[in-house]
Amino acid sequence: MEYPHYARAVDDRLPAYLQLRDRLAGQIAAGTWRVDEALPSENVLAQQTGLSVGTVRRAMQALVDEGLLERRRGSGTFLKKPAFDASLFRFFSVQLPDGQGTIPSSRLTSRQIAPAPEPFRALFGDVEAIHIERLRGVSGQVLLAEDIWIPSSRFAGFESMPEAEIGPLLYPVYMSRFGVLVARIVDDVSFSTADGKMAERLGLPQGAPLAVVERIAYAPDGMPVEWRVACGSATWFRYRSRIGPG
Amino acid sequence: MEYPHYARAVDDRLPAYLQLRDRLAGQIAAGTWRVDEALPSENVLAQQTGLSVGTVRRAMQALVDEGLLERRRGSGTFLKKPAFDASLFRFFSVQLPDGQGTIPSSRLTSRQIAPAPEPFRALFGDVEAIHIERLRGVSGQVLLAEDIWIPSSRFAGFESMPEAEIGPLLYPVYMSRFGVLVARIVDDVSFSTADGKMAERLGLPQGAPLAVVERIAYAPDGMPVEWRVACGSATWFRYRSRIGPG
DNA sequence: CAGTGGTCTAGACCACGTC
DNA sequence: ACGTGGTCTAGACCACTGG
Repeated sequence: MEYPHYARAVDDRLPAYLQLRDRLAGQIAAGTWRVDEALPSENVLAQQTGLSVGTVRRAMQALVDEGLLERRRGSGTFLKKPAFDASLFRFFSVQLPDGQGTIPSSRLTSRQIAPAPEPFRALFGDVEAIHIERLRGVSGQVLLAEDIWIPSSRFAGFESMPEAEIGPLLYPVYMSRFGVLVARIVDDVSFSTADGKMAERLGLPQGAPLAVVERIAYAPDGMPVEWRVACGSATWFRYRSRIGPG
Repeated sequence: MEYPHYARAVDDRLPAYLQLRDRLAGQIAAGTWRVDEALPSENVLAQQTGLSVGTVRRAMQALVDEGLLERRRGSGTFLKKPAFDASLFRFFSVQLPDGQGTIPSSRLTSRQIAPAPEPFRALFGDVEAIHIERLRGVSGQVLLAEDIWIPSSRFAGFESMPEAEIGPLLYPVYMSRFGVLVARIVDDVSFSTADGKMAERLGLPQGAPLAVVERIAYAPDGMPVEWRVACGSATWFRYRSRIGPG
């Protein structure tokens, strides 16, 4: 098995603050700190690494910007709960007749090595891919059907992981099990109608209006790590996008 | 007439780098530098302001993050073309049968002081509002119908500006004419169907599937400055959202 | 070659939380 | 009182751009 991404030696051509950022991300992925536990202070890290406090600050700030850490003045720098996927996967957030915003439940209906469609190959090259089919919903009602492709080189063994070890959110699993941090996302939202197979997966009539979200996820180094397509009934659909700081 | 936002005295309780950021943003709004013109270098600004170079860097970096400036190593820091609106208003980017991505043309069909709908009042309070109706399209074909509400306190006189002074993009006008910088956006994408009036505005059959984008725009100080709803045929619709750095 | 931004240092003082 | 992060300074060296 290949080493997880962040366990690999960091690229020593990078500036020191990025090397430290990657080392810390690796330790976070390895579970060095529990959620809401304080990391070593800036001064301690500076002493340990031989870097100046300012450089350490910059490395930690980068992880704050990526949503992994939280700084509390007078108190310390803490590992954030990986609400990561929930904050990114924020469509279907959920506009049910009654409901408030809850994280949809998740069921993996298929995982296997399979030939990947063209958009995946355009991104990743001609590599082996794992295809994941997932249904998400709330209280029994299926709302979203997802097709997810990941390269088997980075995610070796994902297709045979016990389902119990995979929660409702995938990105925390990517990080804790494979050391892969998703830092950046590009989503494309469009509109379509349900073909026979999709209508069946979603429990909709054939030809029903469909919202489609195509997503590419990238690691901090800019390499793509996942391609997914999510479909749901256009009727309930709601996609929220924040642009700019905050 | 009220002073434009950035012409007001900067809040001197803020840290020095934020005060400088706001002062520079004010000068940009006032047209001190042309597009692609270099701002004073870090050293010069540091000397002029009496601040250290590091603090000046931080102020400039904040404006780079907001998309106003661009830094070129070895060369200088330059005012970016306000592709601002184009980069934010990136749906309908445009997926026409033939076309490539172009900035849609724009026609203001109505501007008047008018009672604002509830979502606006929830954001802005019970203030007077200017209602702008706009049609956007490419080569004669209408693609998008927008309803835009802005508070008349910040945008006094907008409803009677000569249309010739308003280009295809509104945010540059907000900045250059009213000193209002849009720093942050929240978009909500959903799907609906066209009622009679909307069908007519867009030249679609009644009941046609509709993509709806509701947008709230915020100034750097966190105050809302605009609320808009944009509708277009779901068929051509494509909304791209980038999450995370880059 | 002179000037620019990019990185990095080794300090300083302050505001804030915790004990 | 002490340690934390937030701000700020006054330098340093480097990589790069431009004339």
